[in-house]
Amino acid sequence: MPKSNRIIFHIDVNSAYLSWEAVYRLQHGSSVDLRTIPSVIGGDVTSRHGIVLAKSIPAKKYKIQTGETLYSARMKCPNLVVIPPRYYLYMQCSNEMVRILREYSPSIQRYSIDEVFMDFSNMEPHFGDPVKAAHEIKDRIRAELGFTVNIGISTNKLLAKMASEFEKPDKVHTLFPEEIPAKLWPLPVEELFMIGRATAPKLYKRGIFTVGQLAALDPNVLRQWLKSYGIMIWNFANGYEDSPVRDDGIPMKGLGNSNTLAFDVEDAQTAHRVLLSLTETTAMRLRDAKKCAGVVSVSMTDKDFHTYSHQGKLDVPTDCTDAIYQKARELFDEAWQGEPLRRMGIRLTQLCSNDFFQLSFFVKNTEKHRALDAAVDKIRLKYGSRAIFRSSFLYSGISPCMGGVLEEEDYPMMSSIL
DNA sequence: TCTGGGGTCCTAGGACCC
DNA sequence: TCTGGGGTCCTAGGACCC
Repeated sequence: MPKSNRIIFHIDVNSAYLSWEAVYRLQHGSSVDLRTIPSVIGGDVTSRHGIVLAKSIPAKKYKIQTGETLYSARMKCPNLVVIPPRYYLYMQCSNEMVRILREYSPSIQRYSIDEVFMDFSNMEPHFGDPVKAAHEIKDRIRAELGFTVNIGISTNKLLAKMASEFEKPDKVHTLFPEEIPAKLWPLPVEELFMIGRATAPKLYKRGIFTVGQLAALDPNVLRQWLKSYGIMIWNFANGYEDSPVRDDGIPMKGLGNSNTLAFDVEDAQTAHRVLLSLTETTAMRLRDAKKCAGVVSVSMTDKDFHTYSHQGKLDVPTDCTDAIYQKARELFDEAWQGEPLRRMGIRLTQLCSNDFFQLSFFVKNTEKHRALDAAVDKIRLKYGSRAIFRSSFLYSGISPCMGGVLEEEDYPMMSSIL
């Protein structure tokens, strides 16, 4: 595929969660459009999930930022409307958008729930000029689904993504290579993809404040300073990037669940129950993906927000809830220092196919465990995650299946490799 | 009760082998 | 018995993304 004349679109939903919630409510009889008042999607403060997940444009005018605490957001705007998130609804909205996009190209990569890359190369004969086609797509999404998107157009994914970040909402922008000096280089350096809150201050200290200044540096100096990361950001600052639009789905490397608890965990028994709860949802997702895991890792965040983790290999890759839980508990007991924990997590990596299960001879009662897991999964899928649970969760105050959205399908998530 | 949850990738250091 | 060096695997932690 000749990459020099590729045409790539990046489609980005404006204030995704908030827009989707607003549309849903309008369609279900609400008279207010959340997008027109100071409002945010945010978690439940009493269970310590109190941060802003998405904000309306009027809320932005109060300087409310994504990720800040609801406490702080309400200080800035006392009559702020706060709506709890409904991830399953957002997933459906995302799917509807992708359904429209597929009419314009078979080559589509879902980068996250609200961002999509589309390869529009060689599509001009069918849909005309890319800018005109992008307007058509954007207007169709607004007319048919009720929410707005920005579309960025360029010759690679990086530039298309940067272009979609320009003026919002409901806009189409181009950022072709010849437009880089005028449109990309004047931007503050922290707006470049992959420059976050740790790297930006380092660059400031060296007098680098714009993308253009970064682009003008000697890449060898950056390599010495920041290793391969230095080369990557220098390439990005110059608009160099050539990864394909991955329409085949990116193989999953790992999966996990973690949860901030409503109260600090201070005893091992409670910690073990939390771990089991997290394992139930994670292992079910693993089985749903038809994978086995070779490595289990547990993570802990103490009340002062210090996070640490401990991982270990399973003797045999498995998808069995009990086997994973046994390992997780062992790892936890080795690592936990006894301090109060605010948050716990489990993550499974080293995934392999569960097709053969050829190593099962070494594990006792494998068939029974697999049959049990399968039966429980079936009941939970049909009747919900609370339809069946272990008796140890009764009166424990701990949810038997923590994290995850059970009805939600797994799809490839974003990665730093575009 | 002021700070979520899902990911990927890279690096450094230690163990171990040849 | 002194001093190497390369390669791979494993683990913990930290960077980034949405």
